[in-house]
Amino acid sequence: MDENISKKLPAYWWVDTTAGKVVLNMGDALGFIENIYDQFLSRWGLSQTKANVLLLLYKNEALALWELGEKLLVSRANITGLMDRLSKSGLVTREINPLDRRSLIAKLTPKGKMLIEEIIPLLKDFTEKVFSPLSETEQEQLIKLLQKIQYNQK
Amino acid sequence: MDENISKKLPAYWWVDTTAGKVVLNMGDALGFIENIYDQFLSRWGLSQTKANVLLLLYKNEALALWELGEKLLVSRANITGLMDRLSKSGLVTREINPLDRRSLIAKLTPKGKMLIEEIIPLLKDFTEKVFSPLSETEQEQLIKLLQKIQYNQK
DNA sequence: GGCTAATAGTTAATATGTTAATAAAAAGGA
DNA sequence: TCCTTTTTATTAACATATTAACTATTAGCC
Repeated sequence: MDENISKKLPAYWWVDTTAGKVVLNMGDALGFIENIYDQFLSRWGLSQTKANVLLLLYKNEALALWELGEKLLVSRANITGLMDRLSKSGLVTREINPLDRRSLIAKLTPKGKMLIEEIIPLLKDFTEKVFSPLSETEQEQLIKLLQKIQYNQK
Repeated sequence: MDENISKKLPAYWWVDTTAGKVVLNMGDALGFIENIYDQFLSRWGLSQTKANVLLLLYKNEALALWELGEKLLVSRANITGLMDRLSKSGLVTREINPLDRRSLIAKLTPKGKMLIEEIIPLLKDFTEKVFSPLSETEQEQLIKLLQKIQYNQK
């Protein structure tokens, strides 16, 4: 193992405990996976967050900006800029909500819908390929371990 | 499982394949772990990257900025700003390298050294606690699965 | 109905990241 | 030695994120 460290999690590579090694490997694996997804999505000039917005709007048709922020776990302020950039690319629109004039409704444009419909099957295949080094059983094992960390915190 | 999606990886929650569930859970678990580390480090006003810089300089004493960038896997341009902010806090210095006047040498200040020496044992304990929901065997299993994804890509 | 609270979105300031262009210095080949 | 190429750091322009302050609107209580 070389001395590169993940920018994602604190550098624990000099710690000789197993937990230290887990942090190191999680950061590493995550960085790796994020990179290859970024690379995949860059074909269409999309970031992960932009792709997630398109995916959410494809499933939900119309979402208030605050709902979008809640589902994406990002701040309302960030949604503003994200929607600015996505509408500059002609992929989404913001419409006034007649039922509540405080809120704006985000929707895909036809161009945005066509784009995400093109991407979805490729993204699905890509995901299968990324995790193909693990058998079905191992994938389920991984899910269980990840959930155990998250849901058994004291 | 609710409909929140990770901002880290493409939203695959409507996909019924196991690989789709793995992406979802990895993004989720990563987001969770990053959050609790960010929260932990915020006590000292540090981000993960800032903490990593201090940790690297604590181990290596002196590193050229380009070496720092290489080990952190971030661009040189980013190192410039990071060092600007860290030296404004009085935690690091940049010295001219007399052997190669193109490069600058980063070092911890006494204040930076004291800070990271204070943090290291707490970070170690914190890491043990974060992964304590998993047994030693499970932690090793997780490492193996994560590495398998990364190193068996076709 | 009218005052106060809360909610939704934007803006401003900042942190963290990128790539591309630039300046300065070093390396290397003729 | 001189010229070209490479390397190092910075700057500029941008994308993505945050919190805090602000505006507009709605909700809730009397």
